[in-house]
Amino acid sequence: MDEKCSCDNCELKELFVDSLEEEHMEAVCSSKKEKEYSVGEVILKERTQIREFTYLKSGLVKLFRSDPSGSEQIITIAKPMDYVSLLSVFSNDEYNYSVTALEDSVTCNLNLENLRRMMHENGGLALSLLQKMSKAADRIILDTLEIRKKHLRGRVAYLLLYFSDNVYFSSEFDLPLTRKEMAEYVGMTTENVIRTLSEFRKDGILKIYGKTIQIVNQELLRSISEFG
Amino acid sequence: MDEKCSCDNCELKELFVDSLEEEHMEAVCSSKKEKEYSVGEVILKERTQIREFTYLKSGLVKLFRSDPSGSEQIITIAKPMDYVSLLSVFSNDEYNYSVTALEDSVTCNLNLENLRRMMHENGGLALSLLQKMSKAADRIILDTLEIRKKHLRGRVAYLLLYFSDNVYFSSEFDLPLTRKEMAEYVGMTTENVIRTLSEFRKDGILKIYGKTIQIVNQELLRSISEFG
DNA sequence: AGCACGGTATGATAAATGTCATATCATGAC
DNA sequence: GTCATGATATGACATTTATCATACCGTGCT
Repeated sequence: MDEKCSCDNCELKELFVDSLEEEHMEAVCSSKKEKEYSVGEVILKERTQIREFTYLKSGLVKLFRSDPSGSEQIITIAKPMDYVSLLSVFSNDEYNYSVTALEDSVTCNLNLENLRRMMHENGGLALSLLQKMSKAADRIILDTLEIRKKHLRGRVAYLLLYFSDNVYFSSEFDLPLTRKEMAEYVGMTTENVIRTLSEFRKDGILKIYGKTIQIVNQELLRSISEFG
Repeated sequence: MDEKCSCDNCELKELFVDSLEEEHMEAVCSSKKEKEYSVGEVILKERTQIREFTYLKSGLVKLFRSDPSGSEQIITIAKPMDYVSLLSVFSNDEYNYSVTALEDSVTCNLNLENLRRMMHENGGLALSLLQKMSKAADRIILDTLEIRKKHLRGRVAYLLLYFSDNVYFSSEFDLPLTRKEMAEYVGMTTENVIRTLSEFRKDGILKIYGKTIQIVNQELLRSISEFG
């Protein structure tokens, strides 16, 4: 990875621009660390000390919590600029959720103490971050409510449309989640996710080739998502 | 309500102390407006312009969303200092949820533009608010996940213990929610909330006199909350 | 090649939860 | 006081969802 301000091309820069003078921008830039992760790798681990502010530059990740019993609940799927370490960073000592890579991902990490200091000196920066975090938290909460009020078919439809509309921008894509993970996200059993997908296939709504999904009848899928 | 810094006794002051010099404190104080609401009154309405930063001084409120179809989902119950207008305030133009009073309540409202300006000038204040909001959002998200993974009995037990442990600090209290509202909060039907309460009564876990609940077997209720 | 393993798939069945009908009770409006 | 209304309550039943059993398939390992 190149040093000395690859930040120029980073989307996160928007956040700092207008908030930081050039000199500070340099400081952020030189103290940042980029890390690469391949599919399945752990990025953050719950009950672990928070030392850095981590955001996603590229890739796709899942945030989740695990039980003592070993089962997992997926809180949300985050794509770049969805602020990976949004939840506990500024209010907690430890992460209360884990993050792993669903696709090869690159994160950019800033020292938290430095960032905190900068925010302290620079209200504009603090305010921008507050806005971003507030938006991210909002999205998680509203999505969760949305999913909760649907039946199984509606939940699966909602999830497929999320990938199609917000992540891959295509009616055909490779699911980044296993059926089990889809279940952990929308709060149902793996078997029922599989069954529901099969139903959608039989109804001519989807074509399924393993992890590859092609949405054939988008209209119908949307109405299932909305009313199911 | 008395003018000229009743703020001296306000818990929110903690937030501003160490962040604001005396002169600014005066400014906050003089521009604030207190409002009183009785049970059932609407405090904030979804799809309405956000103009103020509202926090709860005393009382108890519910945050919820409504469908076009008229049904409601309760997002969380907030007591003083749980930051009523935490979700959308700094990231949205409109509220995306409503707030009504579950008990007689008093809010304190600050002009949002002023507050924003103050945060801009004063990073410490922005950082404190960020922390509070982050904590509040965290709590909502984790609570929701907690509730989602439980069966009906576990959900009702969890909710009763929430009131007992975090709101009324007593094993006997008056439920501030109707059975219907309890259902809207934990995601089940009204009938099943009622049935579950009746079961708890028959099992000797609770005594129920209308809205008054007395927890008799706390031990058992806790284990139902945890494992059910 | 052969094996082990986790993911996908499907059916049968059980359990959990929702729906509908009905009744009682408390409360406020008149 | 009477009435209407919404909240509480309970039972019978339908539907949804989970559980359990089983099978197949692909992938990585040896």
